[in-house]
Amino acid sequence: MTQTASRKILITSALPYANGPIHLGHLVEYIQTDIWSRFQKMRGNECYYVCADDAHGTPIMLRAQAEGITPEELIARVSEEHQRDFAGFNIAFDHYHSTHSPENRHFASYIYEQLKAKGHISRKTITQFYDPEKQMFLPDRFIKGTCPKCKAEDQYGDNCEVCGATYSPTELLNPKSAVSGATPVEKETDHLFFELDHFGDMLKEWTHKGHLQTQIANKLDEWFESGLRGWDISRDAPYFGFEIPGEKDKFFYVWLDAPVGYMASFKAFCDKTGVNFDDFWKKDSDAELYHFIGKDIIYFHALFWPAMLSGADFRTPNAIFAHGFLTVDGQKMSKSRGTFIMAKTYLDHLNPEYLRYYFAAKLNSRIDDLDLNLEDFVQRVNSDLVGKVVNIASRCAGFVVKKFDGKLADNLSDNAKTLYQSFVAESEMIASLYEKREYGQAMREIMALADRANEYIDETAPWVLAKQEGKEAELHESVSVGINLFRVLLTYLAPVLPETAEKALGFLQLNTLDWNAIESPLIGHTIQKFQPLMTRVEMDAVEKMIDDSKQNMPAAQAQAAPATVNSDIDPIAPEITFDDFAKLDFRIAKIVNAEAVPEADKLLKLTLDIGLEQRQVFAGIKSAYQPEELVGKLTVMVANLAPRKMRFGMSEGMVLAAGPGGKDLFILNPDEGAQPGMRVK
RNA sequence: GCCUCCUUAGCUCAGUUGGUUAGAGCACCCGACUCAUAAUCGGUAGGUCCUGUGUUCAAGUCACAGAGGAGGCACCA
Repeated sequence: MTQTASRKILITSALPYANGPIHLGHLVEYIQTDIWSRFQKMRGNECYYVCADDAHGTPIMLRAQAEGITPEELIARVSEEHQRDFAGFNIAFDHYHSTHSPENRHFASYIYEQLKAKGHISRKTITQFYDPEKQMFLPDRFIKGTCPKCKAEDQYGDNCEVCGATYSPTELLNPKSAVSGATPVEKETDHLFFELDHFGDMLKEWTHKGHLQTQIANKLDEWFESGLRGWDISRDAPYFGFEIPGEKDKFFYVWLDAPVGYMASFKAFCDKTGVNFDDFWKKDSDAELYHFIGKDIIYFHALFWPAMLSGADFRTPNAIFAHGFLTVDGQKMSKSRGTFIMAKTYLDHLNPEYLRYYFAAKLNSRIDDLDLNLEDFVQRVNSDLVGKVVNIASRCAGFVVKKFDGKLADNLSDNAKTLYQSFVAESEMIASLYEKREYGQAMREIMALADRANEYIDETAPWVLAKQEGKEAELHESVSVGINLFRVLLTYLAPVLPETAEKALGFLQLNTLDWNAIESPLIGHTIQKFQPLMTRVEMDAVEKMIDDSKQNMPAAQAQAAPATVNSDIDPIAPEITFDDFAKLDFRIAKIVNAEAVPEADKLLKLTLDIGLEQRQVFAGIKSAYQPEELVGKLTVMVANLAPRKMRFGMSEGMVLAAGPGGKDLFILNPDEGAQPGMRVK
């Protein structure tokens, strides 16, 4: 695109949450961003890539509690793990920070105060239950009591499962805290809201000015239609985050200070290097600002964030680049299939360059999901990278070193020059594909060039020339052109394969693979003996990685010391007494009938025989079981659960199942001999 | 049930504002070659462009309906 004046560019990836490890799904984004960042730098632009850990919020507070450490200790440890994983994949941040930092406190507070001063923050007083023992406000679902309508006991704070009434928790009779069991007291609390609708016009205009992919702009139109409501940005103590200035015991909601982390990280970078922060963030900045994100967090980046920035008189982003989710072999990543692959597990078995290339080969500028097909992965990496590209150097270098002392030809024929120039002529086209984030297309163009290079070598047949007297000059030209074409290809691939490019520099005896350096070929230049720049991927290694992922998952990791945290295991619930336990009446149940509820996505209607009687139970396991396969099976149900009226009928109990959801749901099976109706104790 | 997106060769994907016989890479098969990490080169074969209806002189492309998949909402004791 612009190749004259150097552009100033600041880019970010979304901040990974500091309560769990990086996995391959995360890496789609970091690899996509890193490629873009490296590309911009190669083109001579002033480009900075910053990121940070997203370190606040209730889940972090609870996880730290569960591990018996402070939140600060938790996020320090996770930050180290994250950065180690990113480094392993050659993600080259200019700075990596944390949202739990002085810079972030400063900007979050500053933006808030600006918004407040301009009347964009409102305060609404809400009466909420408060747990005097735990000293915390209780969300509705953490309160239980007696239904004011039908007097059913032990009902949640927002509706009654027995009669279906809805009410506010303050209407409950005899309310109790579900956290401590204490009787909650009513207490007034102020919530702070960011009045998003003040920015309705600004946002409607902004979202249609080319800052967003069209698919996303359309999605936002739906949100506009349903109306912009105030955004609740405060959370009451206890909360791990920043206290809101001028308030007591009120904290910024984690999503308020998360995107501010982009600024904070860049500020820390500026303080370290002397780069001018305001050049990039002041209102009329001519620098470019881009956020790479996943499609799941569009709301925050395309609505709240531009509104916040604009309200606080900062510049807004040039663009939000959203990408899709990662699937493995066509399905969602799954722990039981071993396709929920952690960054570290991958690195234990495979070269990061493989994955960078594979993702690049499949990435485009849209928000489509990306599939990692493991067999395709192996074939593609081997044939493209090893068979085509690296092979060019491998098959020419031997001649150059043995026959010509490692020195390339001093001059080239017109034919050779023409061929070389035809490779260079693709430079701007490939650059514009990178610029547009059409990496897949770029990879195809580059591989087409690699094919042409191999054809050239085949046509000139250096191995034949080498055996003929008087053909030294032709031989020298053939292999010198081969090496030069290889250099061009590696230049084009350098944003994707930084480590391989680095090795190639050593081989080619060059200091730089700048984009423009290929304008003229290497003439009379000495290169080194060739050493394999990349080895083939073995399917064995991939399989071992999958096995590892299976094993590392549920049980193994829980006991493997807190050093490797599995964020997907729920913490142990608060202790209960035996009496509490004895209240639960579990029964062996025989599934005598099962049918899908057509109007519901997740529900199966089960008829359960528990000896004395039959029960109708709705279970949210449609995604994991076919009705037919359940009929006749024994399982375990909660028999004394209050019946619940659902849209599709009464549910008279609950079957027990484990797992995160989707296909990974597993109902319980009693051992052989159990009979319907037996009590489980 | 509502909304969005996806569906082109065995696999991964291209197909410009609708315009001739729908393309590529990989895999497969045949042949060539041996410099190279069993790499490379040439060639053959392989398609109901998810289905149906419609608009049009002309539909992979546009519209509508449907199927399958993904995601979101509702619901999920």
